[in-house]
Amino acid sequence: MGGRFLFKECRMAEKKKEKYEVSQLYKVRHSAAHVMAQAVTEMFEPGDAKVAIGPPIEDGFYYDFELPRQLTPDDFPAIEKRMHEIIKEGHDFKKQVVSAKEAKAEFKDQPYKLELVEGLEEGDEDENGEPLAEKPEISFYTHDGFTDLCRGPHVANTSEINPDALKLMSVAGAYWRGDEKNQQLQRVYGTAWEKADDLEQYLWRLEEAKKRDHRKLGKELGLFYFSDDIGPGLPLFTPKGEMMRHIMEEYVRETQTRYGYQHVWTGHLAKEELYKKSGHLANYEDSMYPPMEDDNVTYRLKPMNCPSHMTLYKEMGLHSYRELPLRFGEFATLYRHEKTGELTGLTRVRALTQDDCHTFCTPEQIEQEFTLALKLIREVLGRYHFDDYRVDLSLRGDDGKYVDAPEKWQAAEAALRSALDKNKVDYVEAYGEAAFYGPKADIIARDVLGREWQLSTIQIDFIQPERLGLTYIGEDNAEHTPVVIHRAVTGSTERFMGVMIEHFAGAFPVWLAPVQAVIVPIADRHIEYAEKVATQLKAAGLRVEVDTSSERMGAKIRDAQNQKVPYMLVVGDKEAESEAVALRLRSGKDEGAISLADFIARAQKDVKDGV
RNA sequence: GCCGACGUAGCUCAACGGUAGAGCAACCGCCUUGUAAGCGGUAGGUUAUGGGUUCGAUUCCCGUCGUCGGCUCCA
Repeated sequence: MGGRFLFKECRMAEKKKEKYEVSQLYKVRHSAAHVMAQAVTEMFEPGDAKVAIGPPIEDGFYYDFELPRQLTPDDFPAIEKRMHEIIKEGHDFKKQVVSAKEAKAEFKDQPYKLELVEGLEEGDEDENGEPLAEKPEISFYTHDGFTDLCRGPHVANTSEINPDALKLMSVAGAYWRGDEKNQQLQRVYGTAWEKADDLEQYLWRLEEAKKRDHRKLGKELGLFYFSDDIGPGLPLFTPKGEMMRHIMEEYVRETQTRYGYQHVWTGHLAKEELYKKSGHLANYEDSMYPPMEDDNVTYRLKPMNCPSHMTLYKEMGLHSYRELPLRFGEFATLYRHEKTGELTGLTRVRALTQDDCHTFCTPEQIEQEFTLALKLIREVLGRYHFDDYRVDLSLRGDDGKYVDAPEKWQAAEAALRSALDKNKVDYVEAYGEAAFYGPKADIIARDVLGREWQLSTIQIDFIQPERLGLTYIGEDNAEHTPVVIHRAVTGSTERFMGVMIEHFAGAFPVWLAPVQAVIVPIADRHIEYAEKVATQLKAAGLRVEVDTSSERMGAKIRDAQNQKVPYMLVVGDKEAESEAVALRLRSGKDEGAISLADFIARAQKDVKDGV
């Protein structure tokens, strides 16, 4: 299952990206961004609109502006109209290589462009502020009366942009160079395609994604709610929602146990001092809940498990190398004070239940433990019908958040690379994505709509064990510091449930469906038999409901169908006589009458097979 | 946290300066039904919240809370 496509898919993703950057569509979108910048600039007095950057992105493009007034979607029709005119006039895109001096003269009233020119002059970053290996040339692209500092490439003529495959999508705030300390600009997003059909298809895809939105489906399927009385980012789970949580956690727990992990429990509060020692407080104080004072001791709601698990390791006494590896797992609800604007449905909450494990091992055991974790991740993701995923090797960048211990970082990175290579895993390096205490291998899965979700993670930590004073006695009878491998499979129950809802559009595999079968009595006189069937199915371990409402059968089927229940079991006179049920699937397929025993066997097989 | 949009019954939406209306859901009847909505009735809202403007505010203005789209962040 699972890992089969790992290598192939990973290479494909990289190739796809390279191909996109030399494609006509890329040029069209890049050029559309320039045309849009011209149209927007013309809405204001000359010099009033400051332009920043406007690159192509997946599915479209954007351009960032600083403008005298806020744009709203009401401005889009006028901007689009002007863009259509510019396109139809058929202006050539002319490239011109210039000196830094010329560039500065051209953009003397454009502060953002001046800053970019300076970056180019220094030779260490491109026009988007991205670091560059060699000194770039400085070039302009001009079409009609609009000149932009740009590396290109562009289409030869604005007429190559299809006005019928172009649409402005939204306007949003964005910080200059992505830094929240900088000026906030207005970012206008647009989408552009080669053909009008492609645009239509893209918009359809957005509609589909909206239909699958877990916030909408969660309500419709009655899985969870948010309440103003409880607070933002704090979900409430219904009996059905909790059933799913339970199934998901039980499944991972069972799998972990099978792989040799042990489960521990470390509560919800800990002394603030602990997070000072581990280094979390310094890095994450803003997103931790405020301190609680009690008799001069300060406590915090637990924002992560690692310090607790490491403390437990310590309290359990002296450890011999013979005990290692020691693998501690916990389904712990953590509390993080995420900024209000960062909360989104179940995918970003303030109370999250992580399936977090910490493996304490010797440096020699890193590879074997990584392999074990990867194998487990492959099995679990496969069970959830994820077989298209890639791996990011998240390494430290050069900002200050990373613990300054170069030799430890090198050791951790080398160990992680070696483990990845030994498992023949292809990966993409992501600089500046590491945790503050170590590098990570992040597993990023694609769902059926092609969207990527970072789910699992394996992290090598040479830092925290030392900070918290962990030791083991080695073969040499001397004290050593163990390595800790941090590992999560599904990440958090809440987020993973959100992803599952969207991945399956609410039609969960039988094993995961909170209600697996609804029994539909045709008339009231069949209720008694329906209840009898329900009792037997429950005894066989199935989750079933009987629809005893006074509705017509058609309405009951419709309800069950809308709830995406895997099996609908219609029972009438015929079935009652013969100990049978008439099976209907949520695909709409009518399987006809089968014996109760056969249905139970079928359902149990479907559960086992994970369909 | 920042920029913008939005907030009307459980849900989806309407009315837009003259104190709110529909469908679905709920509830109550009737019907007893064979694979995606049977019929009739009842009930349900200080129009998120606090101020302001006005003879009068759901409607206009401001604050707060929340949601959404982005940005930032994500141990």
